[in-house]
Amino acid sequence: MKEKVKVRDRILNVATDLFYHQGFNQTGINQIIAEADIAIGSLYNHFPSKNDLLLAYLRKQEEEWFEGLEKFTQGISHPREKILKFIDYRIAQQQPDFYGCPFIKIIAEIGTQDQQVQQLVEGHKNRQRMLLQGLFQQLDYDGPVDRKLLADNFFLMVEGATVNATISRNIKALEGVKKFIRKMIS
Amino acid sequence: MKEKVKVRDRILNVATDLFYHQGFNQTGINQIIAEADIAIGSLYNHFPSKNDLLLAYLRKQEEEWFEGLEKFTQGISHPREKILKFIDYRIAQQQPDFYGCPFIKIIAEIGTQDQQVQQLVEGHKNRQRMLLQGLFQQLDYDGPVDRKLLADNFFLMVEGATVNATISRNIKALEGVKKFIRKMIS
DNA sequence: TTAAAAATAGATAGGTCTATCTATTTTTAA
DNA sequence: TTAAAAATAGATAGACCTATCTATTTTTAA
Repeated sequence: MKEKVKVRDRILNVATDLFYHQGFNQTGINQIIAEADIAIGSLYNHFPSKNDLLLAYLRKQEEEWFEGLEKFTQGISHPREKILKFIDYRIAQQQPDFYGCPFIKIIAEIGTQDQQVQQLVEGHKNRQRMLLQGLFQQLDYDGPVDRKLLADNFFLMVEGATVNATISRNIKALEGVKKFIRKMIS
Repeated sequence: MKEKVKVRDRILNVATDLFYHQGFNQTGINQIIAEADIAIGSLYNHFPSKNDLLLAYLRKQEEEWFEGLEKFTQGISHPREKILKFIDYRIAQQQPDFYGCPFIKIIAEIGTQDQQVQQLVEGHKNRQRMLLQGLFQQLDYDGPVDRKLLADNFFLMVEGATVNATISRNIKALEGVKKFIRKMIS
């Protein structure tokens, strides 16, 4: 028999979907409680304010992002392949809806005033960057720029290409990054 | 004697500042008319809806962006210097407030549903990309990747670094791009 | 079994928003 | 000078928003 989804999870799941797809400010409490089919009192029991719900949403995204990458690259040992697979992961994330990166979106929407949000987003991006620096360090590479600089700029290319996918609604830029980096590290 | 600023311009100037710094959805009509010191009827005479005001804002940003680049790079003839100056321009745009790219922000905030907005933003980004492709074509360059691919990925690095400047509130990533591309095209 | 905890429905406060309308005054051009 | 155009103040419709509150029912554990 199926386990009933707990109220807190129902709230967070619905909020995640709505914050991501229609934006934080576009999403009202009333819509969340209606779609999650829970009482407004329950929502404010679990999350004292809409902002607390936002923080829970971002923490959930952070956790799932790296879990997802882990699963996506599992079994691959060569750093070169892992780097290329990193792009594939970002491509897979964008398809089929091209809604962009939830962390970039929230900063664009509410700015960096809220320190908790700012630190969560900056932390998430730095964690990605560090992971890539590690992979590039393991590479058997002898090119015109050092590994760390290459890693950092590879990260930036992928960021730019992800933004571009959202704007243009296609993955051409991400494919271009893959082509570029393949040439650089082969 | 000083020319009085026309009502339409006062509206657009105030809307530009507010849309950019506090977001489109965070900015109410009432705040715009208060800060522009005009009547609400005047606003709706010049702009039939808030969305029309948004479109005017984006068209103004587009125009000023390329005018600003023109001014910033005037007198420079070597494509290599122009490419490096392109990064300096983006650095200058971000300082001292790090509010990011207005085009990326609006897509993150309202998505790509509105076709006019989507096309304006996509057009703006493509125009930048084409300009860079032209500069890289003129380059005396012999590297591991072809000029077009390098130009496209340089554009993406700058995009990523601009987003990163917004998130981290510093220009380290943009400086890193400059260092990287200098090594690539020297 | 029973007491505490969790969830419910539903009203409401107090504020926001975009857009429209009327009636009046000021500015612009012919 | 005068008629049309532009700008004004200010009210208002009708919808939305977050958060709080009461009173009741359901669920959970000891």
